[in-house]
Amino acid sequence: MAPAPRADNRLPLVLDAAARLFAEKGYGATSMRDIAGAVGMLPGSLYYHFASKEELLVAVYEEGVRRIKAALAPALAQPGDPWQRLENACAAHLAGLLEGSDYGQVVIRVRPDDAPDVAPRLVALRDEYEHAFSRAIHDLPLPPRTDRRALRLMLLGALNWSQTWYRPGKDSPQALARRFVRLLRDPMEP
Amino acid sequence: MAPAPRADNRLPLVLDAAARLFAEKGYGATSMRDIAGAVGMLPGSLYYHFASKEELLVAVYEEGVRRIKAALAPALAQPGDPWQRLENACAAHLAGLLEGSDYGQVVIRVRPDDAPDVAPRLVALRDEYEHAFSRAIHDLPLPPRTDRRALRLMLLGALNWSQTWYRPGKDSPQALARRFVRLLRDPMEP
DNA sequence: TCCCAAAACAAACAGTTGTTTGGTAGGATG
DNA sequence: CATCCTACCAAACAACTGTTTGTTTTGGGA
Repeated sequence: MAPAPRADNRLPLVLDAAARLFAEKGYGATSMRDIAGAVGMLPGSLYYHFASKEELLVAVYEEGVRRIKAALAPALAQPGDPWQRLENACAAHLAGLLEGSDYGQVVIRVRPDDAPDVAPRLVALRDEYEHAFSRAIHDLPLPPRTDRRALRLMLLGALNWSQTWYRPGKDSPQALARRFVRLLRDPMEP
Repeated sequence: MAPAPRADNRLPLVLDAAARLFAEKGYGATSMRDIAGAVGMLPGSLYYHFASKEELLVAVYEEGVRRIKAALAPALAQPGDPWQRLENACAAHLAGLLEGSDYGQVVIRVRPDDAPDVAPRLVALRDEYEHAFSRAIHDLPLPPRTDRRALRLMLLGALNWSQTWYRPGKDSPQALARRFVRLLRDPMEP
């Protein structure tokens, strides 16, 4: 049977702090002392909860994927216009990526090979998430022989890269998603 | 007058090694000892050429931007169909980003805030480069009120993010550029 | 050939890194 | 109330980091 956790368990706080710091400064620039200090613990104490820094990253990654998928689910479930569904999915993705919880930002910001020992698991988590997007694109009414894979890679790349240039307050994720999907959908000939 | 450099100057070798390592492992994961070792020098000797690790990164960045711009120039200069010109520009960008010299990869891979003291200069170098792309997009014959800024951000994001998933041999930069531009240009209604 | 500056060596510095080890306070459980 | 194991503390470890300092080698112009 599973061992009962105690009420004063600060593990969630540790995860939150790690997510915040990883999202802000990146994986490499964040030390175990930074994380421990942020929750008032000593560095060594973290190793009661996680076997290594890389395992801690995996835990944050897992929670991150879980949250983005949860934020995406309602958008993907709604019936009606497939283009509208895609736009909402993009908006949800952007929201979690740009202004949402730190967990989501970590999944996009931190490269799997920053933690070589666990890189395959991180890649798998990313893929698991991107797969959800595939469905939204599969449902689009498109001309025959349209390269749906390229479409997914292009759209997802554009969304993810927005973390580089996005500044809060100037654009909302909603408006951004709208603009991007429009550029794809509307005919470009004048 | 400028002091004459000597023939046995290994500075270019240092830059090449730094570019290679930064592109492969990232800035943070590459130590000065790694770079020095790659050219058979001692760590301290690097400080004859560069005041700091961050300044070394700036030098690589500068060379990277110089090369990408050079690769882009012929594509932008050629007359004829603006869409074709854009496609060629994308192909040139992708080539330098995915299979070209390590310098170009560094510009995309290494985040400016990895080196806080010189971050503004790195951002300026990036902007300087992206500006070249703006012209190619400005020349496109588009419907009125098309959001050209969003188009640039979307396309450039899609291209840059390709560094994440691209595997040599499966797609060529040329083919990729063609596919991306087509997705934008061709009407999506079936 | 002489000489100087360019270019690199040799060795250390102080600080930080992830991690380990042994001990211990205190909620939960009987 | 006695016990047990969770959850942490305290302190250190060895390795590695970017950087500095003083010294030596070496190529090229006079």
